[in-house]
Amino acid sequence: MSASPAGGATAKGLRRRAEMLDAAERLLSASGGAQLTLRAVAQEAGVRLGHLQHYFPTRPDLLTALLDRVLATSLARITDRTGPSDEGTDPDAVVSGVLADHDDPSLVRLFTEVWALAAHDDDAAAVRSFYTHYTGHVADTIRHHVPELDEAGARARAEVFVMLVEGASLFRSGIAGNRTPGTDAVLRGALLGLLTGRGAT
Amino acid sequence: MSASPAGGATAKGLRRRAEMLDAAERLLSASGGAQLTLRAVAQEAGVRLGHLQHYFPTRPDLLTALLDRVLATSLARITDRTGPSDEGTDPDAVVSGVLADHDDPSLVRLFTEVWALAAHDDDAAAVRSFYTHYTGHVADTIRHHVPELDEAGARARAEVFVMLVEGASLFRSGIAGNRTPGTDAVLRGALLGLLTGRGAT
DNA sequence: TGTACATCAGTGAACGCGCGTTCACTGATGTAC
DNA sequence: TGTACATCAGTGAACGCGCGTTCACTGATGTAC
Repeated sequence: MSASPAGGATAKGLRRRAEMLDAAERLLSASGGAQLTLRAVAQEAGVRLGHLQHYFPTRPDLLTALLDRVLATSLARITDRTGPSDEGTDPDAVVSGVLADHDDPSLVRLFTEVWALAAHDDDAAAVRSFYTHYTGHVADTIRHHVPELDEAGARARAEVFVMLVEGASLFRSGIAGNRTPGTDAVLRGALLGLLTGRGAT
Repeated sequence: MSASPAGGATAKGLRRRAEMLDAAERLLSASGGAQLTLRAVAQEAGVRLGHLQHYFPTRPDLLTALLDRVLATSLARITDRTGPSDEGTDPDAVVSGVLADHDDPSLVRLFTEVWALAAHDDDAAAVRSFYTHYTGHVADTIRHHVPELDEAGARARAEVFVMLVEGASLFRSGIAGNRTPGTDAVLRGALLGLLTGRGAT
């Protein structure tokens, strides 16, 4: 899609590019989008401003590249978890794996920024595409465990599954209120129910 | 809490103050926090920059006041829906009412900004307090319909209820992927189940 | 009722600063012959 | 193997602009006597 607007033609260049995105990602999750200035990213990456701009000429270039990488990484992790296509995966393992991501607060903070970006910016399509693929993988897992469900039914359950996972991240990361001890059990039960069959429709 | 740092001593002043917060709220949900400059708010409200600063001397003053008002308004709506304390409320009506909020995309966009703020800013405590009260009201409703549940159990279910509602808002507002026709039925079923009793503890 | 004064609403201009962006430049690395 | 040249990595300084903030000010409104 992106025709590599500038930089990253050499092996060294690709490494530098990745380092700069690493720095931007650290700053975004630590301080939010408002603090993500080109100068701050350059300093965090240990390079000069002009050097950063050699790879990302404008701020939107940097933001789009960062968003693409964050979404691609997350989607790869999800694909891993739900197993290769429709091979069998333990539902408990899927639930545990998905919830384990919330133990990294910086990742959750990253996603609150992604949501805010998607609500206003031009990169909204990339975020929607990410969630379409996300729910698609979950729907595959559901169909494997509940074969009698049709595709639309599995997809509907998958969407509710993802809704609950994303909502849970707000609480588990401490952004929303404090969690009650029994919450995790109810949450896991609800997620497992959506994956393996119990419930309406 | 806030000892009214400046402005709003007269009836006219209180009205002006509210108008300025209205303008700020419109801009925040329309364009995001980065575009929320004092000059833009003043223009949107139809007043001069200095006039705005007579009521909100600094940008943090404006942001804190706006956040407090948004959370207070939302909490009042929730309190209305869950009924006066523990008087009976139709579970279907509670679910429908809560989901109806998602039909206002600007409100959902407002909350993605609130989450991003809470993840980084100093106003995180206000957001956590909001969700604590939110889940408290839902827990009261649950206990009314499932009297045999103890307080911790009701609270755990209430938290999962709110997780699902907040996650659903991302999809229903169009920030996350497109929704499948059957999703709403599954979502309502899951929310009703959490309110009225089915499912694990 | 009239006057004096304090308080509040609202104006206007200026400040220093950090921002994204532009641009001309130098040094390193790879490639063609 | 050596040389010439193109391409890429990285430097450095400057620009115009919008930002939050400060401050001295004027007009309106309420209050005390």
